[in-house]
Amino acid sequence: MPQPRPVDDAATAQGGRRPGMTDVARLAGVSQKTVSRVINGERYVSDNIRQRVLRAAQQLGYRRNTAARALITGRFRRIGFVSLGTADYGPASLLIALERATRAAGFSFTVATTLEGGHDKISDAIRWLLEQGIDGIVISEPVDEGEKLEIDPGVPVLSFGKLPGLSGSHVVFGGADGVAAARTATEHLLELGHDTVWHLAGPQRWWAARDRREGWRRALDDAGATPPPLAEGDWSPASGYKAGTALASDPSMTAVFVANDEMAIGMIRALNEAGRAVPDDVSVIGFDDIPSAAYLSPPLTTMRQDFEAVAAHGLDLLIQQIEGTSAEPDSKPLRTDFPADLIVRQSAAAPSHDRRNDAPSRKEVQ
Amino acid sequence: MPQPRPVDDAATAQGGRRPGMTDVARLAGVSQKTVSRVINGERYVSDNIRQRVLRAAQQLGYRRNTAARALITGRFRRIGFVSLGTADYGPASLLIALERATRAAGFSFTVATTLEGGHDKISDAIRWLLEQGIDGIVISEPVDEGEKLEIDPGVPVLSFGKLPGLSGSHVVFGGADGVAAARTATEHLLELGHDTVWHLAGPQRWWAARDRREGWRRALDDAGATPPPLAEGDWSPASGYKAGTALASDPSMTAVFVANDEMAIGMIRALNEAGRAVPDDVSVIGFDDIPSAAYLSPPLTTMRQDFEAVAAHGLDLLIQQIEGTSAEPDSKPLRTDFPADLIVRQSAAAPSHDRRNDAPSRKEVQ
DNA sequence: GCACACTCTGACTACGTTGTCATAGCGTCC
DNA sequence: GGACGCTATGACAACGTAGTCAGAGTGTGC
Repeated sequence: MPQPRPVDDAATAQGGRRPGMTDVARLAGVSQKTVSRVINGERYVSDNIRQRVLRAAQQLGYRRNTAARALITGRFRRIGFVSLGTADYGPASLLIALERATRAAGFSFTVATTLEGGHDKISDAIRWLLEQGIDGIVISEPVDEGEKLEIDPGVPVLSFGKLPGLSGSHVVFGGADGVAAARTATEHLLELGHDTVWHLAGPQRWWAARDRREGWRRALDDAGATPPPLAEGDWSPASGYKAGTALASDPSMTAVFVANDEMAIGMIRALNEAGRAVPDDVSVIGFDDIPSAAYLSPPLTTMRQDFEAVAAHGLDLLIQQIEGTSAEPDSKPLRTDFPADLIVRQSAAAPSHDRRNDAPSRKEVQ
Repeated sequence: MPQPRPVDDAATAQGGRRPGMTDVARLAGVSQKTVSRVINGERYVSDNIRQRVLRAAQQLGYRRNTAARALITGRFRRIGFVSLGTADYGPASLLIALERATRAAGFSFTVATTLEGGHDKISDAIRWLLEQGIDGIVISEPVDEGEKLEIDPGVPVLSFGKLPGLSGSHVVFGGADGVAAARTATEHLLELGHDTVWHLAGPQRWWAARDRREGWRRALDDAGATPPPLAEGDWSPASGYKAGTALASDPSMTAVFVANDEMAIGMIRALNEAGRAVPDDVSVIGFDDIPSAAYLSPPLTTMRQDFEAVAAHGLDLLIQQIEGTSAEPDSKPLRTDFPADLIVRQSAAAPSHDRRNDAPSRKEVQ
C-alpha cells in the first residue's frame, strides 16, 4: 500500500476502495460480525438490525469478497470443468447443462479446455484448475490418453465414464447409458429386417465411443448377427464422409449405426454420391439428435440423450462428495439408467428386398 | 478451527491440512517470504535457496492458495463469460476460443449462462459473476433486452457488439465484422445475377443479427435492388423451416441470405418440400460454416468467421483494460476488420433464366 | 426471585498470502 | 577506506471475512 490509507475516512468508504463489511458496519452502526451474519442469512439477528444492514449494504453497493471468504472457509464454491474444447453439439450441451446445475447449487463454473491430441493433456488442465482453487472437477469427455492420470485423491472428481487414474473419492458416473442407447439403435435396425448392422464408431480413445461400440456389439451378438468390420471416425462430418466412401462399395451393407449425427451427415453424403440412396438402399441411424437432424435429407433417425438430467444427477453426486454428505454408504443412488430415446425419422427403413411400400413419405418432418 | 492445530507439528505439515508457504519455508529452512519470492519468480533469490525451496515445495505438493493471493492483491486473475447458453456452433466456438486465449493470458475462465428469454437476464449473470470475484467480463452474445443494463463502470467489460448500458471503461468490440460479412454474402448473390436477395434474419434482439441485416440492406441499397420484406427466425433449423415454408410460395424469390447455417438447413428443406430445388430454383447462402456445411445436400455456400483471431484480439483489449495498460489513448488498435470468408459451395448459383449449364455438378465437395 | 434457556450482539483472532521496510553482506568507485 | 549501490533475506503488517467465545438482554418455569 503506497499511502497508509487516508486516515480513517468518514462513514462511507471513499478513496475508490471497494466497500467491505467494515464499511457497511460503520454506516449501519453495528459490528462487522453482525454484517457478516446478515449477509450469510444466519439466525439470531433482529429484523430491525437486519434491515438497517441490508440498506447500508445496498447504499454502498457492497459485494462480498469471495477471496477473503474462501481464505477462511477453505472452500471456493467453485467447480472446474475439463473439456476437450470442441464445439460439437454433445459436449457443448453437456457444458451448458452442467453450468446451469452448478450455478443452481451455488457454485461457480470454471472451464479449462485441452486441445485434442495436442501436448496439452487432461492432467495439465486439472493441474491448472487446482491452481485456480476449486472444490471439485468434472471431466465431461473422458479420453484414454495412454498414460494413467495422477489425480490428487483428495479432490472430488466426476467423470462421465471410467478413466485410468480415478479411484478413492473420485466419482465415476456413467451418465447417459451409451451401451444401452447403442443397443437400442442397433436393435431398431435389426428389427427393420436388416441381416446385420455396420458401425461407424467414434475415436476409441473416448469412453463414450467405446460404450457405443460395446452396445452395438452386444445387440449383434444377442441377435446372432455377424458383426461386420468396425469403422472408426473422429466425430467430424469429414470422417463420416471418408468412412462412407469406403463402405459404399460393399453391396451387402444395408444398415449403419453411426456414433454421432455429424458423422452420419458425412456418411449419407458419401453414400448418395456413390449412388446409394438413404434409406432406400442403406439405412442410417445417428446419435445425439442435433437440432438440424429433423431437417436433413432425409430427416435423420437418431438417439437423443437427456443432458439436463444427466448433468443434474452427476453434479449432485459430485457435490455430495464435496460436502462430505455421502458418508453413509447406503445412500448411494448411483443411477446410470438415463435411457436415450430413439427418435424415428426417415433415414432408417426396412431393407429394399422385403419392403412393401416402395418409398416412405418424405413430407412429414419430425 | 475446532482443535487449536496440533501444537506446531514437525517440518512437514501433518493433520491433513493443505501445506502453505509456511510449511515449505520450515522444510527448506528459510522464511515464508522467501518462499513467496521463489514461487512468484521474483529476483534477488540465490540459486542455492531457490532450488532448496522448489524441492521442498515439490516434496510437500505445495499449491499456491489463490484466495489468499487474491485477497491481498485485489485481483483474481479471472475472467467471467456471459453466454446465452445455447449449444449452437457459433457461440460454442467463441466460448472455446476465448477460453484458450484467457488461459494463455494466465487468467481463469468462469462461465455464467442466461436462459434465453427467461427471467434470468444478462444483468443477473453479471451480478453473479461479480459476486464470484472476477477482473473482467466478456459478453459474447449481446442481446438487447429492452431494459438498459446497469453495469458497474469500474468493471472492464468486453462486448461483441454494442449494448445499451455500456460506457466508460467498457470495451465494445465489433469482433468479426458482421455488416461486412453480410454484405459480401449478399453481393455474391447479386453478382450471380439475382435481381434481389431475400434475408432470413436472426432474432433482432441480437446485435449480431442486426449487423447481418444491416450489411444485407446496404448491399441491396448500393446495388439499387429492391429490398424484399424481412423474415426473422430464432437461429434454429425449425425457424428456418417455418420461414422457408412461408417464402416458398413467392415465385419471385430466387435468392436468400440466411443469417446462420442452421436456419439455412431448415430453409432448404422447406423449399425442397415445396418443390423448389436449391440452387436450381432458389439460391441459399448461410452463415458460420458449421462443420457439416460441406456435406449437406447441396453443400452449403456460407460465410466463415475466424473465431480464434476475434477472441484473441478482443481478449487482448479486455486485459489491457484490466491491467490499465491502455492509458495512452493513442495506442488503441481497435481492429474491427476481421473479415469473414465467403466459402463457395453449391447452394448458390445463377438464377435459372440466365444460366448456361442447366445444373452445377453435385459431385464436388468443399 | 432464582436458575436456566434462548436470543442477539460484539470483540478478538486466524486464514495464507503479498507489500513495505529494515538489515546484512559484498563489491566498486574515487 | 568510507560512501554507495546492489544482492539477498527476513520481520511485520495488512487484506476482508468467518469462527469462537463472552456477555447482555429477555423471557419462562418453579
